Amino acid sequence: MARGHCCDKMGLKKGPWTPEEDKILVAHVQKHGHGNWRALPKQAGLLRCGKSCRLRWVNYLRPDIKRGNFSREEEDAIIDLHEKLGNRWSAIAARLPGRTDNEIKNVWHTNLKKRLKKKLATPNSKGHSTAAASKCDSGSACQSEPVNLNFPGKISPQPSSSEFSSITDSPIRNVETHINTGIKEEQMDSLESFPEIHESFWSDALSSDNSSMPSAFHAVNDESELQFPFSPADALEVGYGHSSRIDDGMDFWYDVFIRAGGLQELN
DNA sequence: AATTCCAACAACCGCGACTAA
DNA sequence: GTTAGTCGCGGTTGTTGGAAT
Repeated sequence: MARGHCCDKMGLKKGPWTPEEDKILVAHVQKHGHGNWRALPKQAGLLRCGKSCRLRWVNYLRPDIKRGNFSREEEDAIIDLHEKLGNRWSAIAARLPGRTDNEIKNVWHTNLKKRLKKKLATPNSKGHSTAAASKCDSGSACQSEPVNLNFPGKISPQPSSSEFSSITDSPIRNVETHINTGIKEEQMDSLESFPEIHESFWSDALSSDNSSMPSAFHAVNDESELQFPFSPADALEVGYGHSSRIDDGMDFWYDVFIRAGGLQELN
C-alpha cells in the first residue's frame, strides 16, 4: 500500500532533539505512558512524528538505559551473541540489560567488527567462535539467559578509567564538558563513588505513588518543576550522553544536576 | 593555522509484521 | 480475507569533535 512517511507531514520537526523536547516527552510518558506513539506527539504538544518520539524514548530517554562506554565483558558478549544471532540487534540488546539495539549496532560497526577482523587475522588467536560454540555445545542455556555482566538490574556507575584504552575512549573525555559548564575537576573525581542504584529505583520512581520514591528523586522533584525520574547521579550521567556536542543539552542537564543538590549529595 | 580524515553516535528511512475493523 | 493503521527492526546517513597532516 502506498503511504507517505509519518514525518512527511508539513510542520513536523526533524533532526536532533532539544532538551525542552526531551523534557516534554519524558514528562508525558511518565504521566500517561506510551500506549499510542502515533497520538503521543499531538497529546504532548510535540512537533514530532510518533516514530521519532518512540525512537528518542527507546534509544535515549528510557530510564533504564545504561550510560557510559561498553565494558570488555559487554563487548565480548556482543561478539558472542552476534555470532549466534546475526544482525538481530534487538535480540542481542534483550540480552544486554540497559543497552539499546541502536547503541549495540553502532558499537558493532565502529569497534567490534574491526576488533573481530583483527583477531581472526591473528593466526594463534582463539576466536570467540570456538569458545562460544563450546559453551553452547555443553548444553548451557546460552541462548535464553541474559548475559551476566556483574551489574544486573542496576544502573552502573561509570567504568573505571583503567578499563579504557585511551583518553578518547574514556568518560574522562566528557569531564572536559563539565569543566566547561562549571564543575571543577576534583569534583568530577568523586563521580567514581556514585551510589549504587537499586533495582527498585526506576519502578518506584515511575510509579504513581510518589511517596515510595527514593530521596534522590525527591531532591530533583522538590527543587524544580521538572518531572524527571532521575537521581542527581543519573541527571549527571544522562548529561554524559548528551556530550559536548549539544551544548544546550549540557547546560540543561547541568541545571537539573545543580538543582538536585550537586555533588555534595553524592558523597 | 587551516584542511582533511576518521571515529562515534544520534537520528532518519523503508520495510515487514502485527492487529483491529 | 482484505485493508488500513501502527509498531518495531535493521540498514543507512548526517553531524560533530578530535586527530592527523
